[in-house]
Amino acid sequence: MSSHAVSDSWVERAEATLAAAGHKRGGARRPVLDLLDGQRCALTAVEIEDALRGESRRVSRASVYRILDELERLRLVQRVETGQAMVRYERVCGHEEHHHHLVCDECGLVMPFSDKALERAIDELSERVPLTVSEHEIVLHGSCSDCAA
Amino acid sequence: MSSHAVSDSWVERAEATLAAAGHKRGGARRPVLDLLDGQRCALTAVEIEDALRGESRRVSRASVYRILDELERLRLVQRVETGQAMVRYERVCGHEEHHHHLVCDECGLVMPFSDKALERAIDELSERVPLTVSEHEIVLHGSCSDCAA
DNA sequence: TTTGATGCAAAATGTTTGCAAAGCT
DNA sequence: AGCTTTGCAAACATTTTGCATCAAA
Repeated sequence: MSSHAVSDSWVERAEATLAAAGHKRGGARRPVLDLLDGQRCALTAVEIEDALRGESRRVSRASVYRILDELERLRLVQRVETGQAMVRYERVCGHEEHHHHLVCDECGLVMPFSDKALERAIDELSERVPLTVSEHEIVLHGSCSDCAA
Repeated sequence: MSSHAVSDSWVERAEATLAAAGHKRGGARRPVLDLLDGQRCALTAVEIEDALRGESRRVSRASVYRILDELERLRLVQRVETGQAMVRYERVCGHEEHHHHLVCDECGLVMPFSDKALERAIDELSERVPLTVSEHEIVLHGSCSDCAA
């Protein structure tokens, strides 16, 4: 609530964390960070590459993977496994924006959702489990309104 | 065959479902079913192939994948995505044995867990969501007791 | 100037597919 | 006989890596 104007931004936090981890800034990372920051849901590496080809500077797919890998290690992004061919990635942010995913197994649509009761159950559970829990992932599979019709 | 003695077994149910779906029995499927039935947690295709190489009849990896694919389509097995390289598969069974997974991101250990409150939250949630939910998957990531030490 | 970041192409990995032989019914 | 299932090997798709080059500190 205080004057966190700067660190409130995920991109700024990411830049700071990367710097603290001893990374120089390369020309590919910023566009990836900006793109991820503007997304409401998870993207695949190829989607990231394609999005950047038009928008800003072009970034090679290898770099996309390397950047995502490093961001994941630093817990700035999180993998989302939807049962589709490609893994998805999205930024990790505070409780407010924390969400999980609905996946339509017919058309591949991925939608975010969030639920307080579910989070509460997960949080309580996480304490009683033989694992020091750092993250959790919940995916609901089924048919979306269009496909079920 | 009015008794439940037969259909109580997952293998029997699987065989019946496969037959009803018009499948003939090939020599590879039964060993896979038996193996899956005896597992308490999810296996990868390669683990299945390796396990059968010793135990009973050898089954080619292609067949393992094809069988798993068909079983998944018939909702007899479920994929488990643990963020590791390979997808895991496990049989789908009744509420009693329904469980989810703890994954140690350091050593790769995968453990099952179950939680009533969590299931309740998921069930309620599933009704209110813009998706006809057929399955759900929950994975907690972290460090196991050994690795956290 | 030293070290990390990037792009390209090649490699590695997990999974799927084409095809001929074998097996069910 | 007519169909599915199987194994093998080749094909595929995604992800990772080697290396030369470029850029940041």
